[in-house]
Amino acid sequence: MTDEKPYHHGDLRSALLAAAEAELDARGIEAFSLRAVAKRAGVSHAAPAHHFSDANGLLTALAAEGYRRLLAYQGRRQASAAAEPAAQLVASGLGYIDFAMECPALFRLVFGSVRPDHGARDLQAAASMAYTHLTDLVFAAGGRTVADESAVWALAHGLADLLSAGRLKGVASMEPAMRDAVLRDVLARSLP
Amino acid sequence: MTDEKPYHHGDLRSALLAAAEAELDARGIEAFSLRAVAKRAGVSHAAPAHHFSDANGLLTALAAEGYRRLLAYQGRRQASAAAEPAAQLVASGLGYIDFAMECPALFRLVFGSVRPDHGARDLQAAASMAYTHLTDLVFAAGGRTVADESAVWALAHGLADLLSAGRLKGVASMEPAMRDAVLRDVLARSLP
DNA sequence: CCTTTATCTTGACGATGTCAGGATGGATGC
DNA sequence: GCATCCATCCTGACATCGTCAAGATAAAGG
Repeated sequence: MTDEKPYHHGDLRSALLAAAEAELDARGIEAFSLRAVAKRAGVSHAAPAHHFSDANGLLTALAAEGYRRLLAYQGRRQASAAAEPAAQLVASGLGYIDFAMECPALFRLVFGSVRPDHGARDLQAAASMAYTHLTDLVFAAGGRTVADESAVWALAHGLADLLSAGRLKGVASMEPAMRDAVLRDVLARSLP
Repeated sequence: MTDEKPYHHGDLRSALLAAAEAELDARGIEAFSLRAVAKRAGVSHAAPAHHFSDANGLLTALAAEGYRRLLAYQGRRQASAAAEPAAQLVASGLGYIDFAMECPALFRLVFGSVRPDHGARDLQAAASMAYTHLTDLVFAAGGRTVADESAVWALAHGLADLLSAGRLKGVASMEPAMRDAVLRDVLARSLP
């Protein structure tokens, strides 16, 4: 009510990132429109160019945020799990799945889109933090081979991807407690 | 040289499907352009409308072809594998991965895009054939629970998705024989 | 042979991403 | 206090996109 529309937004960069995520949630990555993001943030269609090189530049920054949020979801599950390495590994897998289910748009942006520049510095940094987190957990749980690492990641990722796409109706239709139990059972199979 | 450009194409529908797949291979689903497909097939930009309702209609038909090709890749691996159910299950997983590696554009269209109408009759039929093939194999190998089925699918799907996206460099950089051995080892973990 | 119908083309519309050029106003130097 | 600079934002334009309408072409069928 005080400031209707100041010429300078103040923190347009953050507002654009939030608007872009809302836009992704509403219309999906394949219908993503930079002009719609700008409209959502209340600025003109060319304003984003002053904060991001490209539409893909905006998506790159958002994908980095996606990796950080993935780690947050994993940490949340691990915090309420037993300290044994195997339990931590399973918990991080549940966090991976939580992220995919609760932020499906970000999940698909990070793992299913080539629009973010996956070679960009900040995105690569965020990605390697997530990757290091995985390899550390695998090592702590006794995994030593490429097969171990691949199995752990692929199983969690496959469950997350199929669930967020609605292709595992048998699991998705369960009540939360039962669903977690099944997922724990499955995730525990990744290490021999 | 004989027929330069007859007004009627003859089999434009098939030509458009082939051109669309080539376009997907070249530019990816996120840069897919119906006009580029038409140009590739040598027809005007509005010609596809007479054979497919939409751009998404074309992608729907192509996705159905994707499911059929997935089954073909699985069958190829199973044909050259032992008859025991467990070996057949692992072989079909390798075929799943073959499909993702050799037809990454189709793989992402089928499993990572919402542009195909996944409720369309022919696409749903093709999808359920692939799904039935999976459940039959799991049952034959002794799997009885939702967890068994989910584990088998998720592990194969996760490997396929991560490999086709270039995120499992440790596995992707191996020579074929070694790579298959590792993948067999991993896939065998899906059943308890 | 004439009509019908399927097939393809041309032209148009609104929407999109990006670029060029102009407007605004906070920040800096004096 | 004031003038200047420059980051920030807007307007307008362009090529390209998907889709629709209307006309052109040729194959099919009476």
